[in-house]
Amino acid sequence: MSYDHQAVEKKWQDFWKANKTFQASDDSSKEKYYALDMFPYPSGAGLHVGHPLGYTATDIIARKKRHEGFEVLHPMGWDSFGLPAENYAIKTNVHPEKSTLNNIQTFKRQLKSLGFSFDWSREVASCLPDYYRWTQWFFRFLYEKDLAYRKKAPVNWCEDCHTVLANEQVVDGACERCKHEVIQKNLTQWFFRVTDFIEDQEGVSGLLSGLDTIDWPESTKVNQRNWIGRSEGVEVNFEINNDQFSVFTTRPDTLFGVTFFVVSPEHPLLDKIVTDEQKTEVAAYVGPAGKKTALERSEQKEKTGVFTGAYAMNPINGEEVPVWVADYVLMTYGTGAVMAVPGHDERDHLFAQKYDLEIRPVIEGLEDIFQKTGGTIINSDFLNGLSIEEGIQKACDWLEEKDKGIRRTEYKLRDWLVSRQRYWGAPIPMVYDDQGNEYLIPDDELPVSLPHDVDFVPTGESPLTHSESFHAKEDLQRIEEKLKASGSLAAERKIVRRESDTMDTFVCSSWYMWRFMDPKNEETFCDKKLANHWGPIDLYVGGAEHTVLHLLYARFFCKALCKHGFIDYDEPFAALRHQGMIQAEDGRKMSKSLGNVVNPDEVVQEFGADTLRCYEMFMGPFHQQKPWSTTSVGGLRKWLDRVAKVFNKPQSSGDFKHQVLLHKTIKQVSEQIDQMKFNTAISQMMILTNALLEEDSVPKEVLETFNLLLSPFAPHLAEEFWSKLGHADSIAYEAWPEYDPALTIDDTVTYAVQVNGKLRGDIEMSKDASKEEVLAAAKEIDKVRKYLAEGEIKKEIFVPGKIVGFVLK
RNA sequence: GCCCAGGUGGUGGAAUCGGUAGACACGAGGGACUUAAAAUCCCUUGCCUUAAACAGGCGUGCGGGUUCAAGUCCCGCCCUGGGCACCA
Repeated sequence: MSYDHQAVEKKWQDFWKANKTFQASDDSSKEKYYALDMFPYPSGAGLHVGHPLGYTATDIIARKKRHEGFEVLHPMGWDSFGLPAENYAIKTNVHPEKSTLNNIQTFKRQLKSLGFSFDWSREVASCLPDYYRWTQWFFRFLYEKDLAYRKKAPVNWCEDCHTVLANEQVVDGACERCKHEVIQKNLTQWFFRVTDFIEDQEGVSGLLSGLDTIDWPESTKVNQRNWIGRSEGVEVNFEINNDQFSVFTTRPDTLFGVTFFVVSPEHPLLDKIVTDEQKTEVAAYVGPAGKKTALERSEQKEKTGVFTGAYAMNPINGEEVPVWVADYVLMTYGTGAVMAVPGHDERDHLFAQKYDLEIRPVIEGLEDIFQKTGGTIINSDFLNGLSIEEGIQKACDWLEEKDKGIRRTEYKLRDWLVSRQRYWGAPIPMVYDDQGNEYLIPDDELPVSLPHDVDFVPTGESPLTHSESFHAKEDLQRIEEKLKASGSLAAERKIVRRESDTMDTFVCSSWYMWRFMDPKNEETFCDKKLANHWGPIDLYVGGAEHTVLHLLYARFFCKALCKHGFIDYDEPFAALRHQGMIQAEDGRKMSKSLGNVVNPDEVVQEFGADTLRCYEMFMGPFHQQKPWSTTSVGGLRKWLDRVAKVFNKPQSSGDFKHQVLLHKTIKQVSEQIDQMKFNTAISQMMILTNALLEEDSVPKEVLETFNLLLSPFAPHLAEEFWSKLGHADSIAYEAWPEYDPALTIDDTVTYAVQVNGKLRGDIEMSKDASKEEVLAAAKEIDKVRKYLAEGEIKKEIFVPGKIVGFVLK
């Protein structure tokens, strides 16, 4: 009875391949629809059951859109640069290219076995030269538009491995490989000017306001806003000796509550203000503080600091307050110095308590002295009696008028550091002359290829530094000549080396959605017409772990392209959804070390791809995390076997008993796919299946309709049934069924009957029955009559189609 | 600490313009078929009282409240998961 899933699935996968069923056409007259999955990193572990969750969802929607007459672009590719391949190479000496291409083959085989309707002719891999050539083009583009620049910045450095580490490789302040302490070291690094796009520009919405125009989960938007961290405030000038020390504050209303002043240990003017008596103590504090990583500093709860001996003059009242140095003040935010208001700031409060500094309240009537609204200002001269909001305005006006401060907006977001001292990434297309000046490599010299003669053992420098072929004399000479010919390099200068750092892999994944629109183009990353035709992406699906970085960077690329006329839209993803994580059966995270990983290959082999797809959609709400259950997978296979039984029944003509159920099912499945409520869509089809199984025969039209509803979920089986129903073509482009609203309503409805809010019976009535008829009938129910006899009816309740109720006195 | 989700049977979950809580599955128990097992089919399955009920009561994290009626709305808590974390 059970169908042969291996034969059926192979047959249709071969058919789709041979017929190019899912190839998207660039010049179709149909309306376009672009459904995109976040392209995976092809790890050595192979596909995880979490991958097909998102891919099945987009596949269902892509397939339904084809049925609805859209031209659908549904591509897949590989985010294939990255650290794991390189670490694997250090350990085993297998070249990253080899292991990565192997992994891609495995991933591709696994994805194909699941029957996704990807247009494989558009496959891209970010580690291949014909892709990263354009990643390098983007670097050039950003540099030319002054959106890429070089400056010194601290990096994570492991003294033991002699290498730079990515943030992910720093675990609890130590190197993940050798557990040695990680320190901060200053290197010259490349940055992208993401902060340029925070606010709106002419014709391009900002990273903040653009969020208001797109259909994304609210929590993701909140995360992005928090990450950008916009604060409006004022920069206030304090005077120390005769130097200006400005601070940024959002609370100028508390200026009269300032009792001390704090500078960061890295503050450039610190040395200048420290008095001779305090020099030793300050030096003893600043030395170790500087070595701490950002992580360590943020994890330390105890506030520490030392007095510098200096005093700062508060501009609002001329008061001299002591200046301290403390590492709770960050050099990377604001000005690296703060005015301390221990009466109303939690950190300043803790610090003042510890070092016995004055705590002076300037707002009364607050439940919690740290709250930011309510209360009335006191002890503050001309601000007395005002609310916090009024006080902020008045203090700002006063400061600006007296030229002692200026209103300013501060952000947490920093520019994006894209340099990586790593091998397995896209080389940065720059060269340097004998004086260290930087030059863009001419476009006709791209791609800058990754060389193979590279030693992976960490030496403390980027692996590419010591590649002879990478720095081949003839190449540098040729580049030098071209640069001189174009006038960008002075005649007396010589090009001596290439940039040896590679780009953060997030750069590669910030623009891949455009390459899918025009994957073979050798003139540009994507033809403008095609970019405007297919974009923006109608539906983007991926894990919630990427809510901040990837999505923010991709938005930045989109805005840069839009500003400079490469595309006509300023948000890349019109709609975004996240899939929930699939946990192991025991409710823990699936991981190799816990030994609880489920391999999709085994599920496909035992139950079939259609079963796996349906199971993952049936598990629960799409966006919610949920545990895997292999026994439940079998339940979905049982359902598909039952569906097969329905399709094997004799076909009838004439009356069909379940017309209403059929139309209800069309309605529900259609609506619920659109809302990504796949679990209830499947329940509804199960209900239909159970009803049809009881019939001796089923009309052919009913089977065809059911088959169409099923096809996005179980495409192999649907193709098989479709051909059994006598069709030669694929079902993929058959019109989606419509329902008749009149046929989704039953002729009779069951009314619940309540007495004093308690259920006392139910009654079957015609759907058109009047209030009076239903109430009269309800009163005739024995049990209801019994309860009604206990008192007098005070109120009668009638909810059409649902409930009648009696309230007794 | 802050922000965002979410707490419903043995399990995954359904139902949120307030209107019969537990759809649909999994698991479990019983039965049919079979030499037997698997598969398949049929029945039962929230908890308590009861021999049983088409008898009554209790039930959506906890405590209050609004209402004829609350998983759903309001107030106050508890717990779990995720994200951010000294951002002045």
